[in-house]
Amino acid sequence: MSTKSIRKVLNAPGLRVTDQRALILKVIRQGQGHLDADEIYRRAREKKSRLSLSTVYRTLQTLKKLGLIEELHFDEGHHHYEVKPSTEHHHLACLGCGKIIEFRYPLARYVKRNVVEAKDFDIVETEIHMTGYCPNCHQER
Amino acid sequence: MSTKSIRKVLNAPGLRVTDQRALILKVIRQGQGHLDADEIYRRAREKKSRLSLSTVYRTLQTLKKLGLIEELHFDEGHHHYEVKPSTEHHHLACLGCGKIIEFRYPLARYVKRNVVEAKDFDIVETEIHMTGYCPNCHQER
DNA sequence: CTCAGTGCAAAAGCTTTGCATAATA
DNA sequence: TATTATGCAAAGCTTTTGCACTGAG
Repeated sequence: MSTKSIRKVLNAPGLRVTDQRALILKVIRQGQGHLDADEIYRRAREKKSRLSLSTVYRTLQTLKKLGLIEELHFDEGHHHYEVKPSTEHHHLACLGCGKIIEFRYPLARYVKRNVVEAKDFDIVETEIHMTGYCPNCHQER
Repeated sequence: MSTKSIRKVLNAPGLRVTDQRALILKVIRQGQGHLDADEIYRRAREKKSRLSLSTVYRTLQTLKKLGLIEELHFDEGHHHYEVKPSTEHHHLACLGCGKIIEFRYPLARYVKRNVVEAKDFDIVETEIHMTGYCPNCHQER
């Protein structure tokens, strides 16, 4: 992502483009999804020494709300962040009326992290099929 | 789970069956997976007023290690717990050698929690198919 | 010039740990 | 009786917040 497009993306109404935000987003992007807030803070500070950890946290919240990054929850007391991949969306189908709900879920990241044998797996495709009954059809049964 | 079987399960080598542990496990079991540590603590204290929060935390660690409960990580600053469901296991297949890795992942719980439209869905089945290349086959390509 | 964003420090959650006491096997 | 588990209080981490100052638009 070029600086220009970072500026574009951050330039939402009421938002301001600051060095800190552009830098933090760049660090996350280069971090391949393996970074927690503190690591992002440390890496960003190598470029800009007068940066505070609270700015990192506030920026993470902002980027998350903008839908630019994804917050991952592992078995730890803190969170990890990655830029949102564009693919990997799945669906949930109603066995009653056929309605299909599409949803995103970064499953591959979790499986690589949580399944020991999958750690070094090069995952090509992920398909999730869930079925069940939507609230309407559930009532009618 | 009867008190008897709780005793049996907790009766691993080096472990002792205490009122606290049996009570905490019972509370989790009745909680349908919606409980965090603090809620478990509050409910358990209704039965046994002299119970400490640290005992709850230590017991959760113990039960987790024993494989009796599952720790769920939502988009929050704390964890939730549920008794481990026996089903819902999935697989990851290597496109190179056909090796299949089975794994467990409580996806349904996460989807119900994270996908707004799925909140009131009665999920019947969850199938995950992942494909990719295992470390060996990945090298050979 | 105005108001969103920042740095700093302090506070707030959640979870873990040290230690003396209590309870299990 | 020998350890393991508990309660209490204190400490540890991660994350959030208040406030005065800075800087983008």
